Amino acid sequence: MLADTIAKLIEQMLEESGGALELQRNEMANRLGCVPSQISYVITSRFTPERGYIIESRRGGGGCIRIVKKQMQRNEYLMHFFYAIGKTIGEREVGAYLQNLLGNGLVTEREAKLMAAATSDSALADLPQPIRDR
Amino acid sequence: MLADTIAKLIEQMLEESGGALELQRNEMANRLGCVPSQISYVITSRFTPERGYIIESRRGGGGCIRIVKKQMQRNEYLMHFFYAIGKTIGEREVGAYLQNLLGNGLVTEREAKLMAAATSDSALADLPQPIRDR
DNA sequence: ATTTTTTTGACTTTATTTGACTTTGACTTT
DNA sequence: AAAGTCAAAGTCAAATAAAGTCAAAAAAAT
Repeated sequence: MLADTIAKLIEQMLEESGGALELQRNEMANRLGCVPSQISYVITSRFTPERGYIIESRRGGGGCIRIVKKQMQRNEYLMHFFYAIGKTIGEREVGAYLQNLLGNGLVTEREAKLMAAATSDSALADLPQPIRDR
Repeated sequence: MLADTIAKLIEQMLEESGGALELQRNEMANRLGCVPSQISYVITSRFTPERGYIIESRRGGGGCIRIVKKQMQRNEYLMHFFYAIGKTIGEREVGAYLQNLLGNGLVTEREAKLMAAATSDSALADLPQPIRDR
């Protein structure tokens, strides 16, 4: 059944992207050789809010559909983060983690910027590199 | 998508110029290889008053478009803060400043907590006291 | 046999891109 | 000073590129 194939594909893509992804309906329909509204159907029938998904979209040129899987409980998710980060982290890594948090709707853009600023090398310019990372 | 590229460019320029900038429509269109009205489109669709931007322009020879992101009161206020804080600050003082920012509606409670956590002695427990304060 | 789910396609709405044409302002010439 | 010239920016509508909606037909499940 087509719908299931598409659903599995999307799930897999979500997995790979860590829970948040953007896709183009027409492009995807084309790749799978189905009509575009089939993609819409799968999304509205399977990736519903009740099952923990958030859908946003934009029409017009360059439009796309955004699917976000609301992650585990915050605490669990954050635990995962703390574990992954360890005692030391560089500016570039921070950026990646913040993108992830932002993409998953756990922080607002303003909050992400705040944290990026707080941990930036330039904010900590007074201190030598290894201490900044700590 | 062209419109987004241009919007990002303008945002970046605004950032660099501290919130106010003048650009030449034709010159910019030329640099980006697009028609001039594309610039107009981006400005009217993205840099609207509702989103806090002020647009002015002058036609004719040497004309230009002026984009201002309004937030002057805020910026002045923050400038004041930066001066007051200096190079070093202790945990108790941080708390006082945050109360102040929160009281003036410049940050949300969540954001204040975030900053308090980030600057707390316990978050920086790895580092010796004088470095924490820096 | 009936009900539910899936598939399809026609039509709608929204966003972007482009270009032709209009208006405005600074500068130059009469 | 008035008129003319040219270099901007403004306006608007057509063309194009997406995604959304909805209902009929087909398939699957009960």
